[in-house]
Amino acid sequence: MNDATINPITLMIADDHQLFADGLHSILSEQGDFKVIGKAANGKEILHLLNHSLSDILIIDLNMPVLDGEIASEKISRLFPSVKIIVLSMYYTTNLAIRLKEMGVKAFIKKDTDAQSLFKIIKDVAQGNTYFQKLKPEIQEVNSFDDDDNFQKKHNLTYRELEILQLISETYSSSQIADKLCISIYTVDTHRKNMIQKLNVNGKTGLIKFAIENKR
Amino acid sequence: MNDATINPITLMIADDHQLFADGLHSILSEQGDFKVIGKAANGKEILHLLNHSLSDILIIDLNMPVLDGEIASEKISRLFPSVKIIVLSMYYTTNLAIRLKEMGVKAFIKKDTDAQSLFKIIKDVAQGNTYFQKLKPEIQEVNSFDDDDNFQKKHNLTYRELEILQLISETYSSSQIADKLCISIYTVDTHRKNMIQKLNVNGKTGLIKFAIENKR
DNA sequence: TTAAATATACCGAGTATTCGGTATATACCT
DNA sequence: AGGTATATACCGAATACTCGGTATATTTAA
Repeated sequence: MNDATINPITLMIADDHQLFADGLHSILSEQGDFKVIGKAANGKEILHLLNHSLSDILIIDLNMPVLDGEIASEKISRLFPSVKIIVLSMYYTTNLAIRLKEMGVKAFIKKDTDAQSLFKIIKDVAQGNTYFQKLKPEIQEVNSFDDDDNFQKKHNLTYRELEILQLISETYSSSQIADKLCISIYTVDTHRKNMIQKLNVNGKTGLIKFAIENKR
Repeated sequence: MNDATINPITLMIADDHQLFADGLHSILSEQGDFKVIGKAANGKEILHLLNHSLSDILIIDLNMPVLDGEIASEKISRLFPSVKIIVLSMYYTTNLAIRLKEMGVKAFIKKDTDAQSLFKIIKDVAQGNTYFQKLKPEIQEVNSFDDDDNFQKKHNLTYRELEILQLISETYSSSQIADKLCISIYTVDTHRKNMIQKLNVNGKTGLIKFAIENKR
């Protein structure tokens, strides 16, 4: 199964960062065990590619335009259950890992993982294993805001509030956020209201400005 | 100078995403014109490497731990003026581009740039040129940056549109803007609609982000 | 045990925004 | 004259947001 001369593991790569995708393609191709058979720049495109031919493994980035990696992963897991999905992300949170695992993703790893580890994970996943990085509780709260602990304490925002603020600033509507986080729209609105009051800003515009001005 | 058999362009890569750095190393090494002579995972480490040996080109990511790419670039530009710096980032704003240019960075490009373009940029930079990426393909923009007076022409926004965009970003609602400018709310909405279409952004959030990111 | 923090959920009523379209008037240029 | 750009104005229908409130459940700490 993993003998290079007989049957390499086939892979597809979905990432809007072409340099990354090209680079990944290159280092994987240097390994005799792997064969990259497709690349896509967004969730929609990878769905289209998989409609035409399946790979053993799909390496997919979470942050992509048009159709993001999380939603795409869920669809792919449902539509193409033989394709084992490895999700790459700059961010790693327990909640996210749990979500991905539940939807059928086989591995979730950070983009700062080294190549040798990735090769091993790919082989493990191809053999039916899963890989979800273990995190210590005090470092699980990672998101795009700079120096998260201090940021949070300074402005008294909860983890959930930060998460929702991030999505708001990424132009998600409350109903989209509700769908994405599997909570009620009422809950989203309550978090928004709480943030507006805590931060003493004017509505959504104030929240967006706050998010941008305090983002790394 | 760029003849592979005689004198390849030497490069160093600074990026905390090892997969990315490894991938980039791999695709650059496939080109006979380039030779990667060092990799670092943070700003401090690249400073240390350059203290021992210089490269022609440094490719550096903005987002790095310990010492980030922007600060590191400024130091490197000062300490090692012969090293030509190419900054990679997920984000591209006019303000940031201006800052980087002023500190001596030779090129600033997005991570979703394709490999062939990167190769060309590296060669151009090695020959003494600079490269600052166009913001939107359909908008005519030369490589030099216009000052505030040309902001309007650059993005094809009318004076009135700019005026309204400014007020939106100051958290004024459409009805408040209509009152302030003594026009109908319908007119305000029409201007908003026109801007959203011109700038190809998502709703008010997109407008606000645009306004903030392009504010002097 | 109680209290606090957090997350979740809901309601009503009102305002705000979006987006498909429609249109006219003015100024300027070809 | 016709065409273009800009500013103004309007409509309908739908969705989105706001803000006053209500509430429960869970976890943790005092």
